[in-house]
Amino acid sequence: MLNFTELKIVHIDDHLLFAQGIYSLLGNETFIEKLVHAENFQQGLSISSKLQPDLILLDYFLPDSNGLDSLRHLKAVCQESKVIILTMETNPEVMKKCQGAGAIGFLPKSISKKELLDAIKNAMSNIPTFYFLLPISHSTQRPQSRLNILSKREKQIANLVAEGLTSSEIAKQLFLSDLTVNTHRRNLIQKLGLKNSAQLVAFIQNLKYSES
Amino acid sequence: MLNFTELKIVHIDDHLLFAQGIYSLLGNETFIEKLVHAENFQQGLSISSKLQPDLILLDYFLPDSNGLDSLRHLKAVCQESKVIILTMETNPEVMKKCQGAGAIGFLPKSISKKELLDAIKNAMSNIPTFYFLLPISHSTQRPQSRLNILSKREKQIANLVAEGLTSSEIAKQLFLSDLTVNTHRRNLIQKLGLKNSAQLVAFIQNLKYSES
DNA sequence: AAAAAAATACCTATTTCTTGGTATTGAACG
DNA sequence: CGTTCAATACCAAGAAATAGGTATTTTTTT
Repeated sequence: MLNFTELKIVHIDDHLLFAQGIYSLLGNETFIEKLVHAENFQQGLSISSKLQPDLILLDYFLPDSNGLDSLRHLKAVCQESKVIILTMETNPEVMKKCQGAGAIGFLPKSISKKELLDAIKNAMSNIPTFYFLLPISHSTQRPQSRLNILSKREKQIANLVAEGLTSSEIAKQLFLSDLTVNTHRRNLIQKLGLKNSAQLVAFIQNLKYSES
Repeated sequence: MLNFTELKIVHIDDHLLFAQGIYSLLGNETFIEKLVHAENFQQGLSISSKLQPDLILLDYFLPDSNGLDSLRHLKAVCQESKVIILTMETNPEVMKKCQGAGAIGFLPKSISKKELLDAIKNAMSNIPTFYFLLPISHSTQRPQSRLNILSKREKQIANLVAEGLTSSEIAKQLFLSDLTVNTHRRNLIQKLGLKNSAQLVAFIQNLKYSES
């Protein structure tokens, strides 16, 4: 009922070296049934439409199509497939547009294996994973760990939300106003690119396992 | 931040054989720092008050105290400790009283290792685990697996709730009335002994990992 | 065929969450 | 010594969830 089924994944990317990396990263994960690579959009589209994969990893910059169009075409042809965007350089605007166009994840190519696996697991539970990077001008910094965008207080509150406490219970426990807790909740959902508290709970619970 | 820390556990039970079983079951779990056994309530109380364990596994029938009083005394002395009740025979009334008195779990001694570990993990996330058994008169049946008390529809809806869909989104997706979905949600929370949807989400997410 | 369980749907009232804002304070950084 | 960020707190409106019911129709089980 609740297990990850064996996944069919299509990876569309013209960077063959990167594709090689993905393959060696994911190649011997047992939960993956099939991992197919396409080196341009046309090929990726036709493979995807035949295979109807569970997941598509899509490079945002392809020689024969731009990222947003690729995404829209793929979503049109494979409505059931989750799409995670991989990209070299990011800007928040592009990310938002991808979110709007139906991507369930948006990751820089500099992520670690664990981060990629997390994003895939999340995607399979319909939980979005959007990495919020610093604007390009500041991007000499290392890519931020997903949680470092959260402040201490926010982490604390996220955990209590994930235990099923209501805002006012959290407020009492931390000696805060309800309104403050509400603000933190709102910021949490917004920062993590989630939809509501239920997704926040799912996200936090997933983390518990992936971090250990 | 989010990992299971190394747990200190006290197990209070006069059945030495069962205690032995618990010990061999949990003894080499890496997330357990200390596992202490007490063979009566007095001993258990004094050990617990010194050790302030993360978790207390409490046999409901002890020679020197009744279950509910034991529970209350322990909660008074170790406010931070989670208490899971273990018992041979169960009735729903007793279970409810234990819930009211602050237990975070209530399990028959016939559970499997996996079920016990699940309950412990849940407890550490403040998620209750109450096994609803058939009334004693019917109890020749095997103890129900935790999920078998849920119908197909309920499982289906539980999964969608855990993905962060709202009731009306679920209704649309399954071609049901909102009201029906509401009823299922209510029954889910009630059947599983949970508090609200957030705990339902946490519970379902936890299951995903424990079942694989 | 009768009984039990599951799935469906409705009503009402209250609480909680969400979303749209704004604003003040103190700490940290350059 | 400003500027930015975190943390705090407030207002208001609307959506969603919760809790208390009841009730009808299928499906499953005995």
